Amino acid sequence: MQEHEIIFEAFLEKQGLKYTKARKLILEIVFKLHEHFDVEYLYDLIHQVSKDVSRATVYRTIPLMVEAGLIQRSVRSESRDKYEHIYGHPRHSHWVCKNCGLVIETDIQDLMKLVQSEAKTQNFQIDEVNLTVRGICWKCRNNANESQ
Amino acid sequence: MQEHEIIFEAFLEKQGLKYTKARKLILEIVFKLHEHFDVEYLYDLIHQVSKDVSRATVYRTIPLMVEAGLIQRSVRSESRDKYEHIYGHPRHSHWVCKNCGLVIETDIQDLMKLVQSEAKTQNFQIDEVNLTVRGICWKCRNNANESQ
DNA sequence: CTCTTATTGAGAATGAATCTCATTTAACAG
DNA sequence: CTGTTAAATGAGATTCATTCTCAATAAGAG
Repeated sequence: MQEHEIIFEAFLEKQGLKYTKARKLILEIVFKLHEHFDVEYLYDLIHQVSKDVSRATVYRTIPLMVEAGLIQRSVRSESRDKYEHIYGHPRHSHWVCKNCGLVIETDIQDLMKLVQSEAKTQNFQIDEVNLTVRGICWKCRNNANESQ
Repeated sequence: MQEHEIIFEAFLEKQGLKYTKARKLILEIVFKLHEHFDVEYLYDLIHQVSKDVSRATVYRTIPLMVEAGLIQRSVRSESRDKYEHIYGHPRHSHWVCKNCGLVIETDIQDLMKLVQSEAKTQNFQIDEVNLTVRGICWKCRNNANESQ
């Protein structure tokens, strides 16, 4: 059994909840993904494998995975919430292009030092750090220049 | 005329748009606020002053103020988008306590240096920077300890 | 004033996310 | 294996922030 499964099952047990077939399948598909995903995209993938999992169950399972520390709500693109793995993934920033929707990720080791020192001053217990920069990516900037 | 008005009017003119009564009032109320606000809250305030501005116009004016560099979309609380001034306000981070909902803001001059250098490397044009840290504030940590 | 174009209010439409409820399933004791 | 209890589920209704439509109005140029 993979590590994320162990964590999820332990989490569910602790909450008096059950590790059902639907939850198992959702978790599995989520951890096969390596990009950010929204619920609709996830639901489509799940549906390709099994018609027996409803959209409602997918929506219901996501907050459980969040609470278990496996994924987090990430950038919000268009109008949909997006999610991403946090278990086993180093913290990173998101650079979102307003024009083409591209999301670039970069390491935030340096930033984390600043944040941790501030947290110490404030006596704040950090659970999540989210750095998002919005703007225009180099591709779209080039295209804009060319078309002038 | 206040500086934010000059900026907004210039922005509108440049776009071939008009600085109407409704837009003037919305801008005025927004710049009287010193907290984060969502559209519903803003609309309520505006409605107290004038019944002649519709919700639709408030929704339509917000992206204009964002484009003009006057406000930005900030943290998202519950299901609503929140906004905050950026013109005349130094960039800052948000420290959100998951327990009591407290939002602390801190300066991010040091962070901005990192972000700007990364942007240069990437040739990315920055429009918005948002650093949000979620966790437990010192007060709630103390309370938790006491009650054990 | 006249013309053109942007703006507006009201309410309909959209669409992501949540909720309801009747049915099914898991877990476990006997 | 059987019965019991509580959790889980699917389908579709509902909610609610946001966007859109469209007919009426207002701004601004000439």
